[in-house]
Amino acid sequence: MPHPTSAGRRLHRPVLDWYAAHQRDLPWRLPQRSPWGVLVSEVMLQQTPVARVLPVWERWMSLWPSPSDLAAATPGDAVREWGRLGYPRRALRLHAAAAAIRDAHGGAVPGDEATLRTLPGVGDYTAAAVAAFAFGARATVVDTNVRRVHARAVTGDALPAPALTRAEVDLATALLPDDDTDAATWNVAVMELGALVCTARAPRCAECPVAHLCRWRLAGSPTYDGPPRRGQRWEGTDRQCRGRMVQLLRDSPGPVSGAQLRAVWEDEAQRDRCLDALVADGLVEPLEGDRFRLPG
DNA sequence: TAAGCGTGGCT
DNA sequence: TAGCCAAGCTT
Repeated sequence: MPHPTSAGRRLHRPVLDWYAAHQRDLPWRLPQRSPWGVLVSEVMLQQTPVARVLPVWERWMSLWPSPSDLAAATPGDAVREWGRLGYPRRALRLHAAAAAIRDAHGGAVPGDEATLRTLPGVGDYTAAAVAAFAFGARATVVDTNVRRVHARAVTGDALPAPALTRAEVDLATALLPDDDTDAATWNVAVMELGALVCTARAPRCAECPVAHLCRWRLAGSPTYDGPPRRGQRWEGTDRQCRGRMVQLLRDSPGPVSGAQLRAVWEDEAQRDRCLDALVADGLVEPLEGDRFRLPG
């Protein structure tokens, strides 16, 4: 069997050509977009579909076209504009990142992965993505789409394991084209292929440019046989409780009373625990006289 | 390392 | 229908 890397190199041209023909024209990919716009998009896209991000990104960028603009707003403003994207702590962290960019980086989004990685809410994936997409850097970008494409096309598995492994990162690094410009395009092209064609359920193999090379297909498209994925419960969870309280605050122009806040959840112990946690997280600010608001 | 953290669309 | 899933990060 050939080394995975040499097999992988045969994927380059078909995937790059497919991307040239089928890429979506997303606003954070336009030539005139700023590194800040890319960073905002990457944070918003963490666990959130493109369609839901689009309108929020547009408004966010019109309100706060630079990191310093966001840093000048309150954290509560950021949480309110975040709307229903979910995981509102991301809005808080993006606000904190903007302040760090203003205070420690002269107001300009840093271009190297290591510095990006120090920003709140920026992990390995987001640091690599911003370096690659905003600055054209040679970076190993591994998100859930990339993992799935590699798992199928190269490794021959239906789906990647629940958690990212070192082997996957090493494979992704080995698969990067030698040419820097091709490498930059490759990163976004593999992600796009995973998002549009090599999807988690019902992959569109008939439209795939590398179906003839895909080890998973060549093995007869076996079903996933890895460790079970832990499904997230929702009904009755702290997350649902927290979501209701933040939604009430978000939809209220000013502070709300403790009575209003408590009315969104029956279970008293759970409600109190969640409210305490929201305050500890900085998503809710307690005021005098049993009143609460988004952080000011 | 695994669990916690929102929200809504899709099958 | 009820899971499953979506450009992850933090602790």
